[in-house]
Amino acid sequence: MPELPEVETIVRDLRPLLLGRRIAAVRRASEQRLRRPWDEGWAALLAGRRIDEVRRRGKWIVLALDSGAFLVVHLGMTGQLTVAAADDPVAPHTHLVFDLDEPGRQLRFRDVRRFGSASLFAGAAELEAFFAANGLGPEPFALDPRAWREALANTTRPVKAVLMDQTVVAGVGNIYADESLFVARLHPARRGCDLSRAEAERLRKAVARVLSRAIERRGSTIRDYVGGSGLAGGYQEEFQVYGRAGEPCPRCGALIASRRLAGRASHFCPACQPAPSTALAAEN
DNA sequence: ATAGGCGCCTGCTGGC
DNA sequence: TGCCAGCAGGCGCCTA
Repeated sequence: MPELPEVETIVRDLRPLLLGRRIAAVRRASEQRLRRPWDEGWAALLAGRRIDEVRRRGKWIVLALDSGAFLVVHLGMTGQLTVAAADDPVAPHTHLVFDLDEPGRQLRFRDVRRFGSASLFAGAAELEAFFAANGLGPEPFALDPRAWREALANTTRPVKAVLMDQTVVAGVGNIYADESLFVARLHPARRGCDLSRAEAERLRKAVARVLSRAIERRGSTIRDYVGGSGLAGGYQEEFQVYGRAGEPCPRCGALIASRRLAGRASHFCPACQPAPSTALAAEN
């Protein structure tokens, strides 16, 4: 579900609620398997530990503990990580409950579809090794223009697939890929290697702009996304193409199209974002 | 080696 | 009204 702006919002919401707090106890609230299995031994390693840092890397949420270990959460499609009052009813599909030392407060991990995970890493080296093994790429705001251009130049994949490839740039998913391609006026099916230098740069800037604005609006709430304190996002009100098939393009009035590409629905303006063959003609 | 497709899950929507 | 296919903010594994 959540992409970078949603994860960033959750981290910003959770930070003041969790920093300096201790985890009193951890318990599983379901026996169901997550994408990465929860190790029963981790509860003992977490009990009594203080949360010293709450941060994000790509779509991963990282809690640094005073033991030097890291609790790392991925929300998959439907994950939620929220602080709640202990007497709030525990919603169905809640998998982990972390009691905080602040009386009556809990951190809860809920995930309907269970594509998400929560894992403990013993130290910084283990955490970095895990990210490296996943090939986690640079943050979009720190994306080197030349590295980005080369990543595109070296592949025949559709530019949309490159944008969503977490090893090239971390944090972009389906919504923000579509919105960024619209801002950059690039058709999602354009081959990476067919993009000009100017187009690659336009896209790099568009991604940063779209993500920044989405963070300002606390991300996008389509279905079940909520921030760390349960508040919804507002960027869905600013979608230009995502989920707007058949509606007029906000730039030129042509009807927004929707097509399956690299296994995902892609939304774009057929006029502002010329298809690969016509894009070639337009370049000449 | 690369790129596309499928499976993992549950729940909701829209069309019949 | 009811049912069922299709689809959903992600990602890892398999195969061609």
